[in-house]
Amino acid sequence: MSTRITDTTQAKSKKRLEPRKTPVQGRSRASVEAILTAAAQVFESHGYAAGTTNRIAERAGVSVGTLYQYFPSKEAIVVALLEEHLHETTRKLHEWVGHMVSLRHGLRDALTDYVQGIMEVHQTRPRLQHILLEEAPLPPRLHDLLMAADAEAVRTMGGLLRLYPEVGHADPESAAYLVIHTVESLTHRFAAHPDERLLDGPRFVVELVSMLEAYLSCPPGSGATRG
Amino acid sequence: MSTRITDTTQAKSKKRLEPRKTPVQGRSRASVEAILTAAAQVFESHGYAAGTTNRIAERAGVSVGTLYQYFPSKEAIVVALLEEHLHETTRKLHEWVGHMVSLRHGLRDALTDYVQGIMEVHQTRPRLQHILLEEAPLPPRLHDLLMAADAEAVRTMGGLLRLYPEVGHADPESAAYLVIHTVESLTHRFAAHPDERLLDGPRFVVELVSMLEAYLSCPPGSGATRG
DNA sequence: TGTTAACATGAGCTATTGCTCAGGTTATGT
DNA sequence: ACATAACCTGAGCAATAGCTCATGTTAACA
Repeated sequence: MSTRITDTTQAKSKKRLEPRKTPVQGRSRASVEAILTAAAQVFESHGYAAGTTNRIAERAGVSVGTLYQYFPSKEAIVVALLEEHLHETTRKLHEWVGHMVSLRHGLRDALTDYVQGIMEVHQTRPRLQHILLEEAPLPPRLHDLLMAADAEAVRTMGGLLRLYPEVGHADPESAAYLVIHTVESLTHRFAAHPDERLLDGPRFVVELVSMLEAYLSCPPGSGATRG
Repeated sequence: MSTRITDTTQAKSKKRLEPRKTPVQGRSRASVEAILTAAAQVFESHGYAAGTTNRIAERAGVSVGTLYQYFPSKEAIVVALLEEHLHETTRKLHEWVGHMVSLRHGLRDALTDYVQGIMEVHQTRPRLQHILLEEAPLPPRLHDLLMAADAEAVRTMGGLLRLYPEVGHADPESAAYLVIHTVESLTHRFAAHPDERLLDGPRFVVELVSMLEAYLSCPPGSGATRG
């Protein structure tokens, strides 16, 4: 689900990520909650670098000390936010798969559903997602998690594609790779820069679905001529 | 050509970007050159935040003072590097268009050429490009430049698509938007994370080209069934 | 050869940031 | 009511980064 680049050079993993205290009482759980929502807002409005821990604590209405009792580093906050996002996305994907196998739509309707679902994910706080996925440095563990989620999504999509007789592709896994990442990248971009003059939201979805459908269902080489 | 997100909140544009001195002698031009290549290397290997100006100067074999005589801020270095990249990409696109209108290939061959060209661009220092385009904060002026380059690329591609009778799409501009950004995003991702187990380089190109060709040439709705 | 402008140097200033810790406040359990 | 643990506070430390400037060196030109 990301376009993040593997970092082999500055992977120092110097900071601990596990909280030094786990909240047990009500007020501390509220603090943790407040810190996370504040962090999301602060990152969204200031970017990663300018999203200082002091600012986050201030916005959350707690002191920096409190923040560092539950998040041992700034990185840990990013990790927590990203894990939330990851769970949300995975949940949506599985929910969608469930709908598809039960509803037995045609390919086009299924793809439309999928694209719209991913669009929804990307339209909520696109800048935050961009910051978390592309701008903030990630510990290797989380990076692996993201890659694993990507791979799992590809396998799931591949399995689903096999259920559609319209799909004439020899290798559903490869096709799934293209589908997953095309939808991911394009919806992300469109959510960030909706070029309304050229293409409004609904038309964008139609175009994207058309491309996917043509790719999956068109016999290869049809309509092509050689120079 | 980017997936960068518009930043409306921290756009302070506090730093000047124009050099305070323009090199006139040979040695200073060499210094500027050295600084730029050093910056590219340092960003590539340390990331944006850890790519300090002192490190860049050290790597370039000059002092920080010299660096700041020609680049008034760290941001200015990023801008210079990105402008280089932008010119390079634009040049490649126009070169490709020239080839296409003169060679009069079929659609598939033309698309293959294009995808391979963009792949080449992304395979050289993908991490640096990622840092420049996604991680480093950009001044609004350069951001507008990137968006303008994107729009121009879409127009160019749209114009070219009209020349191919195989293209059965009603609106070449919208199709061009999808083509441009699909290729951009997917090749970028593939260059960064070449998942060789699932799809090697050449096969990736074939798949991507197949998708684009199917989208552009397949009559819409063929092979699709309704719910 | 002398004068000037271009160029180079690098110690260190200023500002900022992630983070700590010594000491307070609130809840829990008996 | 008392003791203990959970929780909170915020001034400030240590580290670091971007950047400056006083001073020294090299090239251009008369």
